[in-house]
This record gives sequence, C-alpha cells and structure tokens, in this order.
Amino acid sequence: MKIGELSERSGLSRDTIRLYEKNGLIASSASKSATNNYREYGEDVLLQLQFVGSARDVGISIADLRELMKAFFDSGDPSEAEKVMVAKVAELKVRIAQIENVISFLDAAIGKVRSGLDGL
Amino acid sequence: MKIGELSERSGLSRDTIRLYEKNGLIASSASKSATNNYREYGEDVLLQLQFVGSARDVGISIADLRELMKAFFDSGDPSEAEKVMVAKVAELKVRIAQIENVISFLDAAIGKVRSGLDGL
DNA sequence: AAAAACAATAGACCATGGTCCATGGTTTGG
DNA sequence: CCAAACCATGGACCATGGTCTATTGTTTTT
Repeated sequence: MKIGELSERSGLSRDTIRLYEKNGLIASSASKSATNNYREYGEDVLLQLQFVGSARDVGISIADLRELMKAFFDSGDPSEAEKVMVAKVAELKVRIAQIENVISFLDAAIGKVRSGLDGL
Repeated sequence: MKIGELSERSGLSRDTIRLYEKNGLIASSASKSATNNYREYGEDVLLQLQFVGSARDVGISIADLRELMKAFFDSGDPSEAEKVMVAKVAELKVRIAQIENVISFLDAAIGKVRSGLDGL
C-alpha cells in the first residue's frame, strides 16, 4: 500500500510515517521498482506501525524504538536482540512502578481534600 | 532554605527549580523580605518538588502539573480540585494499561526470538 | 488530455523542557 | 576587607518529535 492508505489505517500522519521511516523504525519496500519513487508498504508494516505508535504514546523515544525494531528485524544476533527487548521490558516495568507511585501520591492528596470537605 | 540547598536535596538543578517556579509548580516564600531577592523555600517545597520530579519523570507535563499543584494548594473549590486529581489518576491508570500492552507486545517478540533460537 | 488527488523532498517552523552563559548583585569565610 | 561561593535575570542554545509549506513529479479520474 502507499503512504496515504498506511496513514489512514495507522492513524499516523504521512509526515510522521516518513519521519519514522527516515529514522529507521519502519522500511518501505519496492519503491525502487520503476517509474515513480513512491514508498510501498506491506501489511506487516501496519502492525509495526501500530506497535511504534503505542510505544511512542507511552514515551519510548524514537532512538530506543529504532534499537528495538532493529533488534527484532535486522539483528544478526538473536541473543543480542533478546537482550535489548528484555531490557526495555524491565525499564517499562520500572516505569509502571513509578506511575503507581505518583498515583499513590495523588490518592493521598485526594484523600486529604476529601477529608477537608467532610471534616469542616 | 535557599535554592542551592533545595537543589542539592531534591536532585533537581537550580535552573530546573527556577523553571518550575516560573511555571507555578512551586512557590518561594519570603524572598520579598528585605535586603536581597533570594528565593527562600520551606521544607514543604522539598516534598512538592519530589512529587513534581516523579511526575515529570513519568511524563506528566508542566502544564498539567501546574493544574494539579494549583488544584491542591490554591483551589478555592475543593471539589474542583478533587476532580482534577481524580481525572489525572484515571489518566495514569490508562497509561499503565498502555504500557502493559507494549510489554505484551515485547514479550511476544521475545518469545519469537527465543523460539527461533531454540528451534534452529 | 486536463484537473484533482496523491506522492516526494527539503527546509522552515513549532512546542516542550531543559541547560548554559553573561552580567551583576549578595553573602560568607578566612 | 576581599575572594570565593552563591543567587538573580534574561536570553541564547539544544534536543526531541512533530507539523506545515513550497515545489515538483506521478496517478487517477473524468
């Protein structure tokens, strides 16, 4: 498919898709084919892009994502690839813990406000 | 305490602290006192700053944080304050779910790599 | 074949969140 | 008293991640 359809289906702008491609997060295939130099994407790229989108939403940087995608797709060394991904999972779990921490803080604050409401 | 000590104790740079103060995340107290115009902070600000630091780490924007801090400290309307905080907690829970989603994705990828390793 | 829709590229532009720097005033310790 | 250490301010600067624009080329559609 061409970038327009991919954009449509992934929910990412054409510009963003091109940016991601330029940064090595995805790859277009047969653009070199012939007449035009339009990017051509397979269905698989849509999946990749959905992952990338969620990951970006969650704050994973483009640089990290490049590393991850590269690990998964281009890595000659699978054990190295695994290492990268496992590390990222660990990082994300830490992040969840941090968020839970912030939530506790807020819950406490909410409790305080509520008791203030009830109390006086 | 003065900004240097607060910086020391909070782990945030002086510049960052000034930035946060300028953006209404914290407030310095008695600077208006007399001779100098040095910022003066109470112990409470250290706590606030620790919260702000964690929240920033977790990706909460300065703008959102201003709203939260304002809700908690300056709000005339406690029920409104509560609303803001509850909303943020909900948002954070969504974020956790998103991260868990990304983790699942990565776990699957790791599984794939591993089976590739084992299989061949 | 001509208009409308789509694509490419490069570069400008923007917001966010910090850091760094220059200048100048204040404190503090020796 | 005087140097070192600290503080203030404003503006420059930086990275990241995206969007927008202009220009030009390719398809499609009628």
